[in-house]
Amino acid sequence: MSKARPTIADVATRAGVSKGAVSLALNGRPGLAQATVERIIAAADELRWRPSNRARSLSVSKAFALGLVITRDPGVLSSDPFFPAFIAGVESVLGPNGQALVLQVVTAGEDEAAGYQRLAQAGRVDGVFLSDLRHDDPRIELLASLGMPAVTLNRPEGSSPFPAVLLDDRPGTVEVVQHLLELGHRRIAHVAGPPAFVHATARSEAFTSALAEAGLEPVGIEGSDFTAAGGIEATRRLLALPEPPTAIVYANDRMAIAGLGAAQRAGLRVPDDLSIAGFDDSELAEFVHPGLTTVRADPFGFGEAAARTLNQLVDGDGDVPDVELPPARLVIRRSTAAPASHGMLEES
Amino acid sequence: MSKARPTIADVATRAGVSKGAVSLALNGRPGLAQATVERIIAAADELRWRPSNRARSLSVSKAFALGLVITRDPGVLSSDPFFPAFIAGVESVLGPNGQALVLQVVTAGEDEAAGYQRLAQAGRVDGVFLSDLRHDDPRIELLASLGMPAVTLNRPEGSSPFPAVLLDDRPGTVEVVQHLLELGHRRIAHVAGPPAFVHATARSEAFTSALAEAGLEPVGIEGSDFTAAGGIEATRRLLALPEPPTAIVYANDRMAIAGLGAAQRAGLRVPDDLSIAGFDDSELAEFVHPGLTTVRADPFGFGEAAARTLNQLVDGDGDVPDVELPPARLVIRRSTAAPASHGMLEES
DNA sequence: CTGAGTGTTTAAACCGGTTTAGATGGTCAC
DNA sequence: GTGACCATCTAAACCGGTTTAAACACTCAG
Repeated sequence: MSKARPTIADVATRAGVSKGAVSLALNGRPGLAQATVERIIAAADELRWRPSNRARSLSVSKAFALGLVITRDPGVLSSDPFFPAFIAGVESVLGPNGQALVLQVVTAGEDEAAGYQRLAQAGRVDGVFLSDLRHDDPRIELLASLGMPAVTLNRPEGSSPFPAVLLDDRPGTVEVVQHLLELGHRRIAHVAGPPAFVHATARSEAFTSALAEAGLEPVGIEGSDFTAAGGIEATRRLLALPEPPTAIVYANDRMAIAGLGAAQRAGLRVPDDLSIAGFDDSELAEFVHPGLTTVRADPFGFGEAAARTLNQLVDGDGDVPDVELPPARLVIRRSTAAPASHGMLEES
Repeated sequence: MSKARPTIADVATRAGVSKGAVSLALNGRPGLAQATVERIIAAADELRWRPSNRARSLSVSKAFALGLVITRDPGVLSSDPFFPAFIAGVESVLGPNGQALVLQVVTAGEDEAAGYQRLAQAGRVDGVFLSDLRHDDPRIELLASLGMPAVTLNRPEGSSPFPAVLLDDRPGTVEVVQHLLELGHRRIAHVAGPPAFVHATARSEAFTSALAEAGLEPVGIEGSDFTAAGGIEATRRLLALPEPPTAIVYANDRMAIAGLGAAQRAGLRVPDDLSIAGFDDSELAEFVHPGLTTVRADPFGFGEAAARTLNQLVDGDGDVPDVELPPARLVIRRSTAAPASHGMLEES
């Protein structure tokens, strides 16, 4: 009796009205006398009644939940600073709204389409966030054909039926290059993320064109995979060049911090012998030695904006415009400095 | 027509049977002729019908989802290596099972009880994972009173109605201390996590008692907060002691890596002047310089085991026993070594 | 006094599944 | 021919909400 959760019928009985009246009252719909509404609300309070999300979902055909599919293998995922903060941002919007966030981690290499289909077909979510966009991303087509609303994190190339939330990586990357140029560096290399990802190539293209603007060519561009292990490998290759770089720009902090370790292990002093810059401004960036010059984005704000935008879309508020967030900005710390004198001499 | 998702009624019509028959067939229940079952399955395949999770949830009173409430502020959360891997482990069990993981991030300091209540009252999940256990954790009582099944990550003190999944932190911590003792260290300090957490005190108690076993006292035990910034602070205080430690054992890798940076910034060489050990074996631990001696747990396996256990409980398989995972083990890298000679001399 | 209009409330259908009592048809023994 | 029994299948109730057409009560104009 007191054990089972109360239903709307219990509330109706207690208030001496019909189920329908309770529904109207609790949803603030018009058509009920003020006194009745108050009586119903009082009854609901006394019974501590919360509407069952299951029943609501079924009758209004909404899940009251949004989905995030993360397509990464656990190792790669494990220390990505982006997602936890992004998720926290999403939650800050969903929580107060009575919505939930459904997470799905599909192991890289598996059939990721299945992950989205599971969420869509089962009707578990009303919309999904599309992160880590790839070139010609097949998921856009897939979601469109499933009729599942989505928001893309950054803009995909080609046409997309979905609104995008934009956080431009390029200005920050350009700032890094300019910062290094101002310090006097001329031999600068880049460790990029997997070229399949739009944000990886955006960063490396911004890097290359910023250098080109100064009439320079990269000493090297190493393709890597955003992992620490990959960062080490790429760094070793760059340092083994006949004319090694005096500065390396990494596409994320994990690779940069690992690269920092690799350089130090190789006996180089950072920043004296080698300047290093990252991307993300992850928590450790500030605290490693030397503090990492990097580019700071706002993943929490990104999550908030994405959640708000996706909700607009789901609620069918007509055309939902893209949202542009303030771009990521350079944060200068101790890992970058003027190149050592022999580097300077070469220039003069 | 072709737009709306097919329902069980569409399948029934197509197969020329009743809704009930379709339900029986698709759930492998007995009572249907083999030929009929095949006809129904064929019809379902042709229509690409997947049962609506919403309808199923309502009629069988199950959410087919498990919940994880993370009670941390975004900053602290953002680079914790535990959760992403743990979540991936959970997903590896839930995904193939057609279940979903519902995430809820409640900002530290807010009313976390509300987070659990939202999940429970709305019937969004069938059970929850209870992580970051605290001493006299109020959530146990709360969940018990809500009638919500739960699994605790590690064993709470006091009695708990819920099964626990255990991954003992202590043997690894003891191993770290023994390793340092064998290297010849006698002045060893500890940077602990917030004493409110069971796992934080478990680690610091294991540390203290391992030292005591060797007849030693800690040089210092600094309470900290698991963050990099906190690690820096604690390290500074330890290094400022009149008799500073020759080795510091940190309760997690983030503090350890930050401490490493702080020591280097202070002009100390690691491991020559100071040995440093962490806990977690996060991705970067291997790649910072010098590589961090730490303790490796298996958060992915932890997630798997927790999900399996919680599912058993939810399915009502009687008494669900606790599950004990292999304890976290020491991983020796370059950040620990014999103390420099003056430290040795003092001893001899 | 009738009818229209307004405000309030209810009964019942509906969402899409699962579950169960009972209908149906066939076989077999007596 | 009758009843028992089995295998197969269906109709209908049910889960707990939302939504809508219709019922009801009351006031007011004509």
